[in-house]
Amino acid sequence: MEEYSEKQLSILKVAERLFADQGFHGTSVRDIAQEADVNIAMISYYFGSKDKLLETIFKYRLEASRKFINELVENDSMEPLEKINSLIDRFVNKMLGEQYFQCIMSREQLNSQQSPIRDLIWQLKGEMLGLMRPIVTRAQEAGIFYKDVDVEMLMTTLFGTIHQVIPAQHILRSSSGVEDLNDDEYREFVKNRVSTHLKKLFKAILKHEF
Amino acid sequence: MEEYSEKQLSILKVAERLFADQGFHGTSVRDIAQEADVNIAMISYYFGSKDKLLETIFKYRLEASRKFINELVENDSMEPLEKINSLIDRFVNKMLGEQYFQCIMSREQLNSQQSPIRDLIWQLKGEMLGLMRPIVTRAQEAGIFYKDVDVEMLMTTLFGTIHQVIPAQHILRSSSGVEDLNDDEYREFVKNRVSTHLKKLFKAILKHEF
DNA sequence: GTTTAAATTAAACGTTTGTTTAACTTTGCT
DNA sequence: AGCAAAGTTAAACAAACGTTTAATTTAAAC
Repeated sequence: MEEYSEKQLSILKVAERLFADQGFHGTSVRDIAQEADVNIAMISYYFGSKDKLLETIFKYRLEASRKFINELVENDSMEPLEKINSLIDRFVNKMLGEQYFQCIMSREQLNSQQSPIRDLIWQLKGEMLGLMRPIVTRAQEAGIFYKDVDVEMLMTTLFGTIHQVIPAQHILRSSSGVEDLNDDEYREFVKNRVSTHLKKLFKAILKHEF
Repeated sequence: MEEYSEKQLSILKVAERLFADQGFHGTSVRDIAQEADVNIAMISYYFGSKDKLLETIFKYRLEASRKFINELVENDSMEPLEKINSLIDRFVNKMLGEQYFQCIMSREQLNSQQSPIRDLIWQLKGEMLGLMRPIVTRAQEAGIFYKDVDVEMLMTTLFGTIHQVIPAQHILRSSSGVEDLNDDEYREFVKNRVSTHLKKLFKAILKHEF
């Protein structure tokens, strides 16, 4: 909620990129300071410590994610499948739009020892599940969706697929005949590809008659 | 291909667990030496360096994975969907049976700078794709599978879902009404749940008429 | 039993780590 | 102008890092 100066934002941005690319422990505060073009001491001065810096990044991003969730107002005139499609579109756009942070999340959620950050991650995932579950459940009760579907697993597939696509992009690029796109164009291409795939997947599993 | 002594295997096992739980840079050689109950110098003595130790783990595991792949002989009497189901079963079993290593893979594949390890990972994924693609393609040509399916993305979903399940297990456990299972039983439960989910998903997308 | 190589150890090596200090500069306010 | 707070800096800090050394023990071969 607090506001950050340009210098602080520069540190946060650089730190996010480096943490994503090299991991938290693989990145030194000197690396961050150098790339952000600030004195090393400024990091402790502004954020307290390296750990607190990571925490700040998380609070910053997760607050935005939570706001993003609450904006997903249910439009009751929509068909259940339209709602799901809209949800997928928004998730894909959001997550592929903050790939550095999603990399950090991928890493942090693997840590075995519990930490405030780990708790925040799973709390958010729980909230996102709480967003999708009622849509599915109600459509199931109305006989619109197939009943025998594991919604938790479906959510796991949603997150897992997107998280898997992020590191796979560089590889997929050379094997898709799209080398001539620039970076932004390619990002849009990937977003669309993932989104299309997931929508087909969800439609198939939710409406398929076994 | 080489054989390792008991002591070496103990180091490898401990290192794999710690790298998975805390990350490569988050684990010190002293941590490893202490938990494996060996002198610190033995790690350099046996493996050369900490980096080489990780490389050894990767070569060890990836060799096994490659052997695993080659054992997936195609039984031509099987229906395409049976083949896919068998593939899913084996992937899930394999990957959830070496969760520590899969955690390390999840982490390492995020590293931006290319390394021999990163290359090995994507090479293996390519081989696994090469395993599934012909099955799908041939079934599509025979009119058995739905044509408009992105096989690369389907593979991404397979890996992504499993990789996402691994860190989610501890959370899922408390919210599934299965707290009374012991660790081994719960692992089997998870394997079955993921496997069932993925098989339904693949069947739906491959056989669904849009 | 002697010799040679492998295994094992505690200690030390030089870096790099995250953080703090103390001096200095800038800024904003009266 | 003068003062206090905030911003900024280079230098220093102790701790932890991965690795190596040199000495010692164990094992194997003859």
